[in-house]
Amino acid sequence: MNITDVARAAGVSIATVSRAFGSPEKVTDETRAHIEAVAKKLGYIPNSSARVLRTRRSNVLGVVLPTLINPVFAECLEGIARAAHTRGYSILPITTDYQIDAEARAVNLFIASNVDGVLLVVSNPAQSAALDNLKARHIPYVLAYNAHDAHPCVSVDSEAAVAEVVSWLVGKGHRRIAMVAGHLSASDRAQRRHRGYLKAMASHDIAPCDLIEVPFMDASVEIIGRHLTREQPPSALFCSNDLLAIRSIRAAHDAGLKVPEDVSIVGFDGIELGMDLTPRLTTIVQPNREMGRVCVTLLADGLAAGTPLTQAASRTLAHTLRLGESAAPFTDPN
Amino acid sequence: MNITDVARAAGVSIATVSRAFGSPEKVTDETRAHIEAVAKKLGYIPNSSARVLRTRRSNVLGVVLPTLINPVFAECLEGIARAAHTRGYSILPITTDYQIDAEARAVNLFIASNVDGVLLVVSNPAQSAALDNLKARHIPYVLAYNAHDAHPCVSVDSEAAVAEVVSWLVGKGHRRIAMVAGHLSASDRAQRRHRGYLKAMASHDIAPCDLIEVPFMDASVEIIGRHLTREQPPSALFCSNDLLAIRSIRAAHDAGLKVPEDVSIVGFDGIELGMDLTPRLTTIVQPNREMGRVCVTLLADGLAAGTPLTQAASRTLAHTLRLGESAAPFTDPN
DNA sequence: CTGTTAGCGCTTTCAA
DNA sequence: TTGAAAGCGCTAACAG
Repeated sequence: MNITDVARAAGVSIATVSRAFGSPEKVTDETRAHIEAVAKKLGYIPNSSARVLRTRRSNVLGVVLPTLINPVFAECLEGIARAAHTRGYSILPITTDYQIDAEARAVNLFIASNVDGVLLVVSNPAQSAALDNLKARHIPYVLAYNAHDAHPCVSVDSEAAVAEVVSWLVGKGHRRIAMVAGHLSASDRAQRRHRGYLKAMASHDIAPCDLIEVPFMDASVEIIGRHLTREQPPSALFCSNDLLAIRSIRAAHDAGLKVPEDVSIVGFDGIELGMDLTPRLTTIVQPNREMGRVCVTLLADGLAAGTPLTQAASRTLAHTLRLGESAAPFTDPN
Repeated sequence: MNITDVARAAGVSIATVSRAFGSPEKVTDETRAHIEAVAKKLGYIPNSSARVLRTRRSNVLGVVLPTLINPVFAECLEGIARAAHTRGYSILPITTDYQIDAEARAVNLFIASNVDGVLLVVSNPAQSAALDNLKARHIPYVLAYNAHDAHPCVSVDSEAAVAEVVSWLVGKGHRRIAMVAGHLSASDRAQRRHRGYLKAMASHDIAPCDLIEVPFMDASVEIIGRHLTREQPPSALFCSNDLLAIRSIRAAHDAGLKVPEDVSIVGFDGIELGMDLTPRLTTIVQPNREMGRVCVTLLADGLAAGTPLTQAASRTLAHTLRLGESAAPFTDPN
C-alpha cells in the first residue's frame, strides 16, 4: 500500500497524490477529495522514511532526559509533548539514567533518525560529547534545567531560588540547616543548588553544615536518618530535589521525629504530587511543563526562521517558593 | 556525510561500506577496520531513514501509554526501554492522556514510521480502532495492563488482587469499605478492579458502598473528603490506584482524620514512591518494570521467530500485597 | 492543475 | 571478497 497504489486506484499520477497530502492547495478540491477518499478506503498512510529521506526533514525532535521515574522530568516531558504536538512535531524521547555515555548514544541515534532538533537535560553541559556532536553538525538544540554560558538553556535561577528558601528558614529561626543531595558529580543542577546553599548560608553569617550526600537512592532513607539522629542534628533539611525531601520525611519519621515540629524539610522542583502529600511539601517550584514548552518553542521558532539557536536564546523562567506543611518555625527542643 | 563519501574516502564501493556496517562478517577484517577508521574520522552515521526504506525494518517499537505523570506507567516504560535496548530496539513512546482518538493517531504515526511492533496500554481493548488497525496490517502488538480474550495481553489478575486486599481489610474488622476510582469509563482497568471489589464484598456477604467516582484529578481531594465526613463514613478506602490513595490520605487529613487510626487507605499499583511515603502505602504491587520487560520480550521473540503474536501469548504476572502503614485493624470510633 | 522523472541513502541481488 | 546497479516510497523541479 504505497503512493503508486493510491495513484493507480485514483486514476492520477503519484505526484498528484503526493501533493494532495503534502500541499493540498496545489490540487483541485475535487481531485483532492477524490484522492483522500481512495486513500482512506485503501488505508494508505504515507511512508515517513521515504519522505524524510527525500526532504531531509523529519518533523521530529529528539529529547534526552535523565529518567522518568523522577516526576520532574515526566512533567517536563508532558509539556514538551503537548507543545511539540501543537507545532506539528513528534518527539523521540530517550532516558539516560544519568549515564553520560547514554547521552552521546542518544544523540547518535537522533542523527541517524534525521531529527530536526534536540532538547536535552545533560549531566554536565561544560563538557559533553553529545553537545559537541550536535554543534559540529549544526543541529539545533536547547538544554533544559542546565545552565551554561556557551549553550542555549532554559532554566530557573537556582542560586536565587535556594537563597530564597534558605532565607525563609533562617527567618523562621533555623540555624542548623543541612543540605541533602545525590552525588554532586552526577549533575550540574545539584552543584548549582549546593553553591546556592553555601552562598545563602554565608550571606546570613551562618556556618554551613556538612553536605549530606546520598549516593544511591535505595540507601537514602537510612543515610539521612543517621544525620538526623547525630549529636546536634540539623533543625532543617534543604533537599536538592523533592524525591529526596519525601525520603527525608520518611527518615525523620523512622527516627521518631515529627515533621515539621521536630525538623523542617524543604525540597526543590515542585513536583505536582508534592501538593497532595501529607504533609504538603514546602518546596521551590520550577515550572516544569512550561520549561518543556519553552524549549520546544525556541526550537520550533528557530527551525521555522532557519536561524541557528545560540546561547543568546537562553531563558530564565520564574520559580516560586511554595509554602507547604513540611517546614515550620524553629522550636528549641530543650 | 553519507555512504558515498565514506566509500570514496576509503577507496572502496558503497556496497562494501554498507557491508562493513550491516554484516561485518562479509568483509575482510582488514577492510572493515579501514572503513571503520575512515567512517569514524568523518563522523559518519548511517541514515536510518534510507535503511528503513530499503529494508522495511526499523528496529523500533511503538509504545502507547496513557500518561507518564502516573508513575506506574513511567516505571513500566523504564522496563520497556531497558529491555528494548538490550534487544537492539529503540522505542517511540506516545502518551494519550486517556484520549481514545490519540491511540489511533499514535498507531497511524507508528505505521508511517514503519515500527516493527507496538506495545499499548489502551482504554478499552474490546473496542479499539487502534488495535483493529494493527491487526489489519499484521503488525505485531501486545497490550499491557489491559486484559482481553481477543488480544495478547500482559497483566495481573486484578480481580484476585482486589479480593486479596479487600479480604485483608475484612479480616481486620472493616465492614464499611468504599472504593475510590476515576471515571470507570476511562479504562477497563478501573472497571475490572471495581468488579473485583463488588465480588469480594459479596463473597464476604457485605453490602458494597457506593462507588466514590472522581472525574477530575484536581477535585479528587475535595470529593473524597466529602465522603469521609458523611454520615456513617467508610472505615476503609480501597483506591483504584496509588495516586488516588495518596489523595485520599490527604483528604482524610483535611477532614481531621488520622490514617490509619481513623480510616484505613489502600491503593493499587505499587508505585515505588509508595514505600517512601509516610505513612507507607498499603497497596497491591504490580511488577511494573517487569510488565514492560515481558511485553518487549514477547514482541521481540515473535519478531525474531516471524510468528504472529496472538492472544495465546498472553501472560498473567504475579502481584503481591504490600502491607504498609496506611491501613490498620478497624477500631470502633465509639 | 497535473504528469514525468531524477534522486534522497541505503541494501541486496548478481556478476566478477 | 568486492563492485555495479536496481529500487525501496516519496518529493520537487520541470514541462506541459
